[in-house]
Amino acid sequence: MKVEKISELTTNRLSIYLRCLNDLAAQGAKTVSSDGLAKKFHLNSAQIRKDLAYFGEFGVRGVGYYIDDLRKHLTKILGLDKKHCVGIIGAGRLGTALADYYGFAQSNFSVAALFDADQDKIGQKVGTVEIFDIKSFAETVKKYKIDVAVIAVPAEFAQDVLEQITNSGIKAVMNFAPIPLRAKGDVKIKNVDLTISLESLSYFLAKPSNKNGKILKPNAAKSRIKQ
Amino acid sequence: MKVEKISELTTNRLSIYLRCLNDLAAQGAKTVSSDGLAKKFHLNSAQIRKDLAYFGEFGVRGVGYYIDDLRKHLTKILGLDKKHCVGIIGAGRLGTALADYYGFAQSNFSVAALFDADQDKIGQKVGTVEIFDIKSFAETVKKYKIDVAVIAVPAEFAQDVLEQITNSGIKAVMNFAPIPLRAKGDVKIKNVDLTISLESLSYFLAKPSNKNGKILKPNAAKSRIKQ
DNA sequence: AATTTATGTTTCAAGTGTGAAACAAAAGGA
DNA sequence: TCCTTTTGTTTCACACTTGAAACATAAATT
Repeated sequence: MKVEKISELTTNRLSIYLRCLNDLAAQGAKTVSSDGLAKKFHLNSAQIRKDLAYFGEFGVRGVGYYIDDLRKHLTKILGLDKKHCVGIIGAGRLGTALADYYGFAQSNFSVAALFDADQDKIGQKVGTVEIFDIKSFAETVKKYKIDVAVIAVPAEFAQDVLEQITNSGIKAVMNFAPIPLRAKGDVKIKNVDLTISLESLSYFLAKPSNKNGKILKPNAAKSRIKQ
Repeated sequence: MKVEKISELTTNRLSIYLRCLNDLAAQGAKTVSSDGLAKKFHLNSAQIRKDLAYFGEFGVRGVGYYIDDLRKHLTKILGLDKKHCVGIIGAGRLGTALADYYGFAQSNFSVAALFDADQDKIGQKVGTVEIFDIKSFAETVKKYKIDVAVIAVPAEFAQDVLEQITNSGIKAVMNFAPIPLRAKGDVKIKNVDLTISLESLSYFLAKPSNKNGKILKPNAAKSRIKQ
């Protein structure tokens, strides 16, 4: 078992392994080998063993892994056995959609509050979640023991909002604003930039090497200036 | 100007550059140097120049970049000057939320149709977008000239849905199902796995090295089995 | 007891992305 | 005309991730 610092790519794969195991468990399987797992879900068996080895020895030589056992370990490693309270800043379309996004509940997160600056929205409810004045952010965070913040405001406000979040002592932030925010100190920020993803698809559809689509225009690559 | 294949990380940065330029343009700036851009938005000037150089010579030595000019070039490179039609498969919470997500409209995408298998939902409308029977997928795609698909169904159906999508000739797919789908042939898939992002935050909050939080339990790392 | 199976672990090569450094070339200003 | 600025371009070193290979070790089976 190693003690080096663990890459985020590794923990991301742990999430995937856990889902695969849930799948197998639902099908009634009791054990699985790294090879079996790899073949079934298009993974790499050596990598599975390596990833798991960062955290302990969970397998049994000659047998493989006891699925229920490994699920419990991964659940604990990923912290999915502990509840967290989420505050969503920005009660616009995205924010309100996220407020009753079932993915939060599926994981160990529950949405405790929405925040907005718009006086018309404050006091209203989205599902069971109340919209609070952003001015009362720090108090409300304390009151509801919010430890995860979701940024769902326009890009121009994101940096300010992040500052408020970090000032309130929250250490985990998910940012949906289309601007990459950098973590300061021991705060973890996950940027989920849908705009970049969309524009990445747009680029793919438009790029000259995309011969099969009818989108291709000759000389689209020659965007060179001659002045 | 190079002709090598271009990394997705590069085009992702182009998206970011474009937003920064839009920012500057809104502030009335006319030109900007790679250094100025880098300092203002915490980027790397050498990388900016390198990224842009893949696509042409857009700058003016001794001056920098003419902002409007570069915006036009980036818009064209990213294909943001061409409209695309989006079909969303899965009219659940996420699917319907995405149906009127303003981010689509902000980019060059417009949502043309939702699809679902639930007979109760078919025929209803979400905003201006109608929900169609998934059985009529191929026809509807043709009818509305849909060229981008969004998968917003539970994980267990995602692979089947992807097959239908590729069979219909669509080349660009955004997958929100919590299972990484692999692209076949010349189909581009962007996986947006919110579950992984959430569990990544969960891991961060739970991990033993996170000394400041009160979540820490001694020996949490020693999940080693002795049997 | 011997064999088989599959983990745990190390090592290595290959590929990729990043960022610094250096420099020629072009444009504008003094 | 000379100098300054800044791009365009190459080169290099560094870091990181992946995936293959090899092998000792442990458990189960025959």
